[in-house]
Amino acid sequence: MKMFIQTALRYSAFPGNGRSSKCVSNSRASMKTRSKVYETSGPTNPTDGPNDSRKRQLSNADIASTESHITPMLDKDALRLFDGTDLAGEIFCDVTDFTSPNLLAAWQPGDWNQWNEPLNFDLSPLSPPVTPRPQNDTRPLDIPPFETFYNSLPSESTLPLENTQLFEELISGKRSKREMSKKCRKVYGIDNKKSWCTQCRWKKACTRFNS
DNA sequence: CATGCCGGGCC
DNA sequence: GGCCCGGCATG
Ligand SMILES: [Zn+2]
Repeated sequence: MKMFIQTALRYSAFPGNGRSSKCVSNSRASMKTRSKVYETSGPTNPTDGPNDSRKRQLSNADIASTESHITPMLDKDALRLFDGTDLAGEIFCDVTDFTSPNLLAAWQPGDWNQWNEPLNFDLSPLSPPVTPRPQNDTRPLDIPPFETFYNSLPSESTLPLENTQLFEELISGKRSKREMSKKCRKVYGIDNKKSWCTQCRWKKACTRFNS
């Protein structure tokens, strides 16, 4: 049974890893997840991606849960759908075998790649992580315990996910990122440079059009 | 080719 | 800090 999984991962890195808009590979992470699992009714040729929009939503109870091990990066556009602490990913997989070598993952819409790592997405609510520290170490932490940060996160994203055009584009895997991203330069034109935002004028990352 | 922007420079 | 630009990545 092939599944298309759209996930919004509430990402929280362990102390020392910091936070980044790009999740660093091999970094350990715990997360609260918000996931929608769809059963696709189309052909099971995974290289086509989940282009079939006829989807039936399944409950998380249908999915086995394990621990987590996170990887790569994210479409910057997709980040707009979530909080700064969220990550989004798309997984197209055979849920009967989460370690299958046939498993594909798309970290950019439509960009399907072979997944070689063991996939351990926890699709069920996680218990709060514990600040990692040596056993029998009774010295006080020099940082707030990780649980504090984790518990401060809402369990649901505050931003809408479904029924947005971007979400549908991400799900259908038909989205040209380049097209939709308009920054100051392209919007105002090269001769109206004075109306660009400052960062664009300095050839830095645009701050007016965040995406 | 155009766009976006990082790194690194200068003041 | 403000400001500028070479050069690279990407489409
Ligand atoms: Zn700008």
